[in-house]
Amino acid sequence: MGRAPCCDKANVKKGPWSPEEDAKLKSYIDQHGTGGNWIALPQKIGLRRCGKSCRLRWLNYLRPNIKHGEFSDEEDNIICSLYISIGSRWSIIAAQLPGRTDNDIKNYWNTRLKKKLLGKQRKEHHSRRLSCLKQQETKKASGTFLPSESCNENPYWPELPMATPLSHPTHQEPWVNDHSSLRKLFIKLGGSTNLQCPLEIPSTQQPIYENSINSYTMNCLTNMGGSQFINQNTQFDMAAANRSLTVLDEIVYSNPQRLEGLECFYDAGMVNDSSAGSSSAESTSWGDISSLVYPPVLVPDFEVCQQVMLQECAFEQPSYLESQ
DNA sequence: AAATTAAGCAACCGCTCCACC
DNA sequence: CGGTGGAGCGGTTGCTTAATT
Repeated sequence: MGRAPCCDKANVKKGPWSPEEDAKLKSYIDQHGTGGNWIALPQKIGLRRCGKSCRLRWLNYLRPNIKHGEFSDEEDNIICSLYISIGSRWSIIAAQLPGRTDNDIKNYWNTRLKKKLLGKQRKEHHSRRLSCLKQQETKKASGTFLPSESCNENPYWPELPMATPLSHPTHQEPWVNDHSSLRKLFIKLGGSTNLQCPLEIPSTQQPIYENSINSYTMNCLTNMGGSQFINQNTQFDMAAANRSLTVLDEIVYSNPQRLEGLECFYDAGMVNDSSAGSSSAESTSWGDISSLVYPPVLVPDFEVCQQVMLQECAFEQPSYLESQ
């Protein structure tokens, strides 16, 4: 026996909402609120809709201050950075973009942003490979070609561009407005609630701040124990890891200047960096977790990420590395 | 002009989480 | 502590519209 359905499936209307239905729902919620019970709401209004459907319609369309239309470059960047940091946690990503809904962002990512980035990466990789092959042919013709010089066949592991400087946004910018979601997310991902991360970063110590962000990010990744790549059967989820690396790679090539921070990242040490930011005693607070999802400086070098993931992998599944 | 294909988006489905009893 | 049910989330579907043949 399965679970009882949330509504009478035979008697509820499906499909697009009519303007009348929208008006009914909106005017009721405007006057009375949701009452904390979406299931009961359609009956109260006299709508032949499932409560879940009402909730979705309200959240994605009728709610005030919903922004429709084109995404800005800044929004693109935020989405990309957050996707790399936390994956497809659309609700958390949406929390960083006022007026955008998780559904909207999800659709935008799946239908446009992903293609945009992939297209750019493929194009660049293709031209790099062409020029590499040309050089190879020239060397072969002149008899100076060495087999070790052959072009990289793997589209997902190309050489990295040089890091270039990029200005940071200020620490005051409201990237994060849902700390509890993030906290939940960390716990969900297997992270400890006692993260050993620098959280309080004095505004007078900007250089330390830059270091802190990167070491903090890596600390958090480490605290997660790489658990996001371990599936329910405690097997390493190569597909998940590959996906993250591929996307990271896409971002790196679509926006090379974002590699900025790499040097200070190395300086700060990859993990367990005690010199960056504040002491671990301060780190139990979740008051300022902004650096975790701070978009522009968050995108680390993909080789470093690869390294970290492999380390995590070796820690979680020592046999995995041996088998490679 | 009609048929076909692709893209975009709204909505649904099924699952997990979590508060409450 | 376990069961229950509503809320919320992410993946997927399918309809509509635009572009192409």
